[in-house]
Amino acid sequence: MNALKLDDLALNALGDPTRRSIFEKLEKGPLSVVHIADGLPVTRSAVSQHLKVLKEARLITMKQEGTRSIYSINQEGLIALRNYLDRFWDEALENFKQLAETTEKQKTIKK
Amino acid sequence: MNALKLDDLALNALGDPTRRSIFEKLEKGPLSVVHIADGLPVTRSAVSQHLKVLKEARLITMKQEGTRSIYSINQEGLIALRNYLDRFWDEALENFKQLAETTEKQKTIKK
DNA sequence: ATGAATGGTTAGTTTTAGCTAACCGTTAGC
DNA sequence: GCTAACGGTTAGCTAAAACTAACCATTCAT
Repeated sequence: MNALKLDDLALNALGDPTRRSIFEKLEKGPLSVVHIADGLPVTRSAVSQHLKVLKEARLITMKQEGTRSIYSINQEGLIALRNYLDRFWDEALENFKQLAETTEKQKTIKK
Repeated sequence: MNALKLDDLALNALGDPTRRSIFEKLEKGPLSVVHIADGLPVTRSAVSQHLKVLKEARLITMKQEGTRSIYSINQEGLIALRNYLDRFWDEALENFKQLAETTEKQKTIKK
């Protein structure tokens, strides 16, 4: 049913600087919405919308505590991102090797 | 001199779906601009602009081969991204543990 | 020397997405 | 009951970013 892949959602979510700020605020531990919005240069409404995007990307979770909504970092989105990055690792290393060889070759050629 | 951090640039770069498509095309190996643009639903001009953003984020490198520009995946941006994600790993695991405990507790309570 | 291939840049348009303001529902405390 | 605190949603505006079209420079082949 979910047409979009999790890594797409996660990268899209962390592509926005305000959402990164929110996500990074949760680095130290769970927070309520008012605490998240505190200090940020946008309204609480904007924060709510960002939280929705982060939640759909499985980068955060929410648990209700009375009238408070407590948000925490979720490993599911993090795992998706890590797996995504790992796809490119071998290729990047190979390119690095080739670059090193080329540089070395040129160094030898240069009179 | 560089005011923006590398992980900010990288996350911003991969936040766009077209740039992700381009980046993923390089997964299998280096490509010239025309080969990258081939099959993509945008003009070569747009591709050029996206390549610039990816290059500035150190996610790709370029080497000139005559009239061709050959682009490859660069480990530098990947490392920056991996380090960024690692910051949140401990916190995410802790939240996961707490969630597991809470769920377990509620399971016991439920008559 | 001429033409074709490659690709970077810029101006200007269009689309997207982040934002505010206003509103509404729920819960907690008095 | 009433009120305050908390937070999710929607409509509409705005600013950012993606895109196209046009142009230019360079390299290679004939």
